Amino acid sequence: MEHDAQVSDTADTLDRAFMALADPVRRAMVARLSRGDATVNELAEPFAITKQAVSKHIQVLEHAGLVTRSRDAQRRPVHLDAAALERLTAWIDQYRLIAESRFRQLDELLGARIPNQQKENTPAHKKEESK
Amino acid sequence: MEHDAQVSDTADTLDRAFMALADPVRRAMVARLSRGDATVNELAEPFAITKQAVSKHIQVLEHAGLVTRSRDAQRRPVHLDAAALERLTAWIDQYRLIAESRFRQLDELLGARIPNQQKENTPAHKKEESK
DNA sequence: TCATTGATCAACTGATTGGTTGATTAAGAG
DNA sequence: CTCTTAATCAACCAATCAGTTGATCAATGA
Repeated sequence: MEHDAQVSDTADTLDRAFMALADPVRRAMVARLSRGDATVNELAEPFAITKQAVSKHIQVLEHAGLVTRSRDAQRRPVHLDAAALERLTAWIDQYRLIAESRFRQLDELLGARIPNQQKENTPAHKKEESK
Repeated sequence: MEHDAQVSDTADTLDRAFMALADPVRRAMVARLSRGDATVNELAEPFAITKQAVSKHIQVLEHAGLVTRSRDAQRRPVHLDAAALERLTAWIDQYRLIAESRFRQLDELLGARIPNQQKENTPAHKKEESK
């Protein structure tokens, strides 16, 4: 009876993807998978956790759309989806570039002088006191 | 008495940053902050949650190094740190490019022919059967 | 068929998180 | 000093998550 779904429709995808990368074990798996497909057991080796836990981590990555899986006899090789990673960087860069361009504008406005400004109280940003 | 810290030293930073972006509310805040600094109250407006919850979200972003805060009378404007965002894309791109280059190599190896390969059992990746 | 290997399912526990309400600090304005 | 505004602190609750153990499924080989 809480949290109405007004945030977005595609939010879930980003949610799961960023959440998946928020774990050092899963990031290490991504790093390893970037070098080539691997099985659950291969991915489990570097860690001191059970195979079940590794399987769960991989499921998280899979549910986030970051990896896919195929079948090779008993093995289920995990494959990294580079396109999914690109979607993440695209989201981040979108806002990073906006922020940087704003900073650049401010820079020009100050005449390319950058003193030791530590306490900028919204210099190039008109502050509205609506209330 | 669990999980030895063998994962990495800078893991914490990435942990917190990705975790911070794994929440739609915090992502919306990042999007808003890319347009300019804002206060807690301004950031709280679009959401149906209390100011305290918003304050916590901002603390998460701050602890992740994604935003900084200054002081302007009673207000504490939040400022987006574009460099922190860039560090995230740098991490992702690092492994994305490795995976893509691997895929490109495989592509050339197949003579630019891409049939309906669905079950690639590690084609350009020597698989060791140790046991 | 039976044993083995790779991987998952199910149930449980401990820790963490997202959210709330209520009280409190900090800075001005009267 | 008192009041208002901005924001945080503290305690608490419900839900989720990371990890475990134990049992089970699926594919292969004897």
